[in-house]
Amino acid sequence: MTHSEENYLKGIYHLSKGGSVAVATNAIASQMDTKPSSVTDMVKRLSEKGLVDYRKYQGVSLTESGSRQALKIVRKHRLWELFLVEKLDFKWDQVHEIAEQLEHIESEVLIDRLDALLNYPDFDPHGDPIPDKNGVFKTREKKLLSAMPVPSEGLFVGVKDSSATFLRFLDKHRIALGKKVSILEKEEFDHSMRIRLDGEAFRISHQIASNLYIKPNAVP
Amino acid sequence: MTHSEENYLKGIYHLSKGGSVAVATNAIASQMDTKPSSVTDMVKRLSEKGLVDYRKYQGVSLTESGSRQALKIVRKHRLWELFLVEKLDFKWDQVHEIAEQLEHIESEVLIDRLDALLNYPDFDPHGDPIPDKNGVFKTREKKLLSAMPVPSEGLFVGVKDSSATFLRFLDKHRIALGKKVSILEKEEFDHSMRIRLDGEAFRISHQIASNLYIKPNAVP
DNA sequence: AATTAAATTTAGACAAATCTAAAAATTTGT
DNA sequence: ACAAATTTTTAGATTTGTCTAAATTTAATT
Repeated sequence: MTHSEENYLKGIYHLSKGGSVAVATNAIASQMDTKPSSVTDMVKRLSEKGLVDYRKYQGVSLTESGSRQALKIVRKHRLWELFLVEKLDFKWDQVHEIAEQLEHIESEVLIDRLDALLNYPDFDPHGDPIPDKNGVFKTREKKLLSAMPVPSEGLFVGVKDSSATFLRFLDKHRIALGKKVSILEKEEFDHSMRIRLDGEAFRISHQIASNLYIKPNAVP
Repeated sequence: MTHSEENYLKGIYHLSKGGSVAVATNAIASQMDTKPSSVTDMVKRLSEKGLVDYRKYQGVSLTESGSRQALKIVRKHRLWELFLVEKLDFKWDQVHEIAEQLEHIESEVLIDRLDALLNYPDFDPHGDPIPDKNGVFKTREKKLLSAMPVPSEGLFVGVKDSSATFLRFLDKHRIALGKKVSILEKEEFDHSMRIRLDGEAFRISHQIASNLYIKPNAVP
């Protein structure tokens, strides 16, 4: 498989949320930052290789085999991201581009060793789950902060938007994975919220709240 | 720079022994395991980019700029090889192919961090010197075992042939970097030698002896 | 020095991955 | 339901990197 094929598989995987949902040519084009005509070409190749199901004008979905491949790439990407943060002291906003390259390195053993070096981690630096060798990942309950009831509590466990700008915004406000969050108040008008984090209460916009994943505290 | 361009630069670098020596199209072709016509094409591109000096039928040499680039790739390759051995428990015969891919990852910071993680090493797992950030490498006296006087002593510090088969042969005979070697006898007829290693004396062929680098012990 | 041999380059073709512009199919709006 | 808008595909071109086969240049030999 070429790098480009791998990238397409990964893109389709993300758009179809890891599943067999059909995705549109245009959607793939914008995800991959390329033209629809290029997508059509590539999708035909992937189809010939049995990695996607494709019917003209009807969208694309991953086959079993395509899905397995995509998961491997996702696994590699996330393991490398964690490696960069854990072993090379990169910040969570600096790892994506490099992992984007590293994910294409071909070597099963290499990834297994990396996995071991990192102690078989379940989540990457952005809180996204890392599939294991068999493509299985740990799930955990998580809700968008914007969807949490008032009042309630939970743990900040992941980001929906993992763009460098958003991540740096979170750094600036000391919002980091693993911190405890209390939801104090929700504003009907603009859907902004008041939350407590590190003992300090403050207000965040709906835009922000709808990009933070919270693991709700179990309520007995 | 594309991967292919980088590979050619590295190939030319190795053939010209790191210098400005002109190398032949055929030599590059066999080094790169490709056809002479492909070399001509690529060499023209590299020449247009100012990375090599090229005059038709007269061979190719690296420019200052080409040499700098080549050294960067060599540095990356050797740092990654050492990383694989030191941090991921690979054997010295398993790292080349993977490093061949990793050397193309683009990120200055990544390499600097890797360098730091490995404590700014001077030599890779095969005893080859690792250029520092500025392209400078530590030199040390070394001689082919076949060129050592009788009797003499030294340290096994590197291999000339670093093919997996040769490295595994050395493993089998417990010949490992850093070990002390005593040269006991040289056979005029077939140039084979008797040496002592780990307290045990044995005979090795000229073929082997001319692929092992020894750092001779200082004689007062 | 002329001829043969070897090395090198050119010419033309091909696959991968992309693009633009035009054509075709599907979806939407009234 | 049919025209308009949108989406998708096709056709044809481009770049990179490679190849084979033929032509050219340089080197070697007698």
